[in-house]
Amino acid sequence: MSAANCPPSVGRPRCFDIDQALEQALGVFWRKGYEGTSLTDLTEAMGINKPSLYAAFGNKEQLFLKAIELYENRPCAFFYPALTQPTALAVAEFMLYGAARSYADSSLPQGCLVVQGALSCSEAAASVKQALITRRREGEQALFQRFEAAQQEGDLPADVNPKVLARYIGTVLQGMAIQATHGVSSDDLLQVARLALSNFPRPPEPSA
Amino acid sequence: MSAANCPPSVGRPRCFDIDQALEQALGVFWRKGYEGTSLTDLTEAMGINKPSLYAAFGNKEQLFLKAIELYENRPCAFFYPALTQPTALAVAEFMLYGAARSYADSSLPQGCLVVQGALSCSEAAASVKQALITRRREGEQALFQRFEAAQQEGDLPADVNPKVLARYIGTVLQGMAIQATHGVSSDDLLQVARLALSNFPRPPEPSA
DNA sequence: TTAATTTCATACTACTCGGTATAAAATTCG
DNA sequence: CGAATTTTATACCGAGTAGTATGAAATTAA
Repeated sequence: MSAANCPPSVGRPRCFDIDQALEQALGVFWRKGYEGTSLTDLTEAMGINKPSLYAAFGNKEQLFLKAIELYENRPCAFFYPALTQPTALAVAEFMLYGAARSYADSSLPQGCLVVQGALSCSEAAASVKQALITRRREGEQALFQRFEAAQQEGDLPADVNPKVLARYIGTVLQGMAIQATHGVSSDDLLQVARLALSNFPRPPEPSA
Repeated sequence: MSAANCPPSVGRPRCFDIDQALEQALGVFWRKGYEGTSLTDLTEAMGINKPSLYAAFGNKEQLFLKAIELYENRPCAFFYPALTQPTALAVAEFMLYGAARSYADSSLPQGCLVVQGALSCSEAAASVKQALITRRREGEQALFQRFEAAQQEGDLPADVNPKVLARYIGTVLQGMAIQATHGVSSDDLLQVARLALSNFPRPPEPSA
């Protein structure tokens, strides 16, 4: 999408790769959070100077939102794809195991940008904080609907509350993000994920 | 302790209650985090001006650390006391149920100061971030040791890994803190806590 | 070659940040 | 009373913040 913003045929050509610059910005925001990141941090990491940043991305907040989009499509690409797994249990496994790998991937910043990007902040960043809250809640809502559908298919017992189950999975995911910021390894997070899934409701036996 | 700092018998007496001021500072830090809180935020909430703050508390970082101490002794007073519960399950229940009540207490800021006080920040606040990480890990370590003792008492099955179990409980606690910042109620958090505890290992039946 | 257009690098703005110097105000001690 | 001491309020400091004005550089179109 960002590459589809056709460059103007006239005028001095841009000296940097806009997608690559966004990737660098993502890394800085991920490590330091929205307010912890200064424009100097950004321009140094992106290898450009401020007017170029503003021309290409608008301002700091818009750059952050674009970084979030990139984050959800790449490092965090385990969440929404998980919903297409065939069973409720497979969905939950795909999510928690993916989170264990991604949150503690040693080649990336630790944790989850959507969790730690703006958890506490000044009033100046309230809209960014709210945007992240909305994204987290939307993810949980999508998971709830997936579990609801699973229940109607008979893939989850009738006495299970799909809302509570989705909130539980979301809670574990977010907790795992915090754990990753402690330096906990992917293997250790996997053990937590397995334990968290050990009570996942199994589909009722078909009355043969 | 803070009241025990005997005031000097000579000189102009202090015009504000130092404990009450610390309590106000705690509230601001809790809502905005360490870096999201400005000295203006603090002095306004505490009802004092900057030189009084510095004379009484040192600087912003020392004030934050004192606020953390107060936080752990009062709003977050469910964690360490839980360790004295008689069984491993009772310990875990005490913690998760206490967190559900505390993190979403509508008369207090939402979530957990130790989780959200400095999750992501600039290099300038790295020491504060580290202090909170240390506190979270220490809590988990204490829980691990409690579970280890429980296992030796026969209160947990031998095939349980107490380290993983403690990390799991810690993960759920931290996830619940995030959930609380979404506005999730204590009742809803309690349901999550109950689900999280439904697979808690029971002590083996004594071979009668 | 020249005009138009876009990006580049530098320098700048207004503001906020954490922290402090200074001196007046309020108290105790002699 | 007056000297010593501590806290008060105000005004200030240098540094860093997000964001921009400006003019040179680099390109295309005429």
